[in-house]
Amino acid sequence: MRYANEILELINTSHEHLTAEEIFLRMKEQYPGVVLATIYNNLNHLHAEGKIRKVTVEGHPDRYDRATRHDHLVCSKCGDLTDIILDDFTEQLQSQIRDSILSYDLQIRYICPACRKQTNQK
Amino acid sequence: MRYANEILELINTSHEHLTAEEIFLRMKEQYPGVVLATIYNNLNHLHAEGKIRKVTVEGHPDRYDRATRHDHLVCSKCGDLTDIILDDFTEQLQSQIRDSILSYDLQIRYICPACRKQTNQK
DNA sequence: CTCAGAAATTAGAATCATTCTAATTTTAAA
DNA sequence: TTTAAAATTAGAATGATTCTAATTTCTGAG
Repeated sequence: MRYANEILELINTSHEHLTAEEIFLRMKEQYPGVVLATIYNNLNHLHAEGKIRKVTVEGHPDRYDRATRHDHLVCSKCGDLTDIILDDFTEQLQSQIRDSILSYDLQIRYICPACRKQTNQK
Repeated sequence: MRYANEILELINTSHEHLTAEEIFLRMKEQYPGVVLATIYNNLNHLHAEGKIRKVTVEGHPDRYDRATRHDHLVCSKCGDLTDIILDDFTEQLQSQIRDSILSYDLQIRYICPACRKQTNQK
């Protein structure tokens, strides 16, 4: 995986939630020959190793994120994603569930500040 | 929306989590002329009205679900979805978040009983 | 070093889910 | 009725992602 480290670095330092396409475009600046399929291969690999997270929100392409535990605020208007560190619910959930939990994904729907502004000023 | 009521009925009574394709196949038995695009139109409509939920899990087509508040157990192996009614976290979340929450989506990853059996008996 | 096999990358076709467009049909209501 | 709006149909189009086959790069045993 020639590009895995660079891609991991990109995801870990960028505080956006990049799509495969966006990562591809940034990688292409440094490695003009690189191809989108390679980016997907690397991303799938990193994801399988648990080094990155994949965030799937309906109506949007998958985005990639740091592997650290955190939750997401998702704007219902524009789909914008914001990281948010809430209390870890694992124990609380586990106490209510028979089977053992691997992890969980919490997406909180709201209207992001930018969209709220737009709507209000109508 | 000629089919909206039937589709809503289907989703509300079936305790599976049907995909658009599956709903289409069932509807076709009763209405042989119906077309997949119409099913999507009806589903999008019902979803926009808040009468059904759409469940998006990475690597799987969207599935449709009753609108009642509940969470999901998602099998990390096969993607199988199971409804689970946990305590409502809204207040707990709201107390930690500045912006106002519309709703949230909690997917809990685990290995479903069927997959667990498969793995163990190796 | 060097060669063989394994792993990764490339190019581009293929796939799958979903949406879109345009034409037609149905519905509703005046 | 007639007319306009809404829904449906047929099938093309889109977008994201995966797949296939050919090529390149890497690795490590000799």
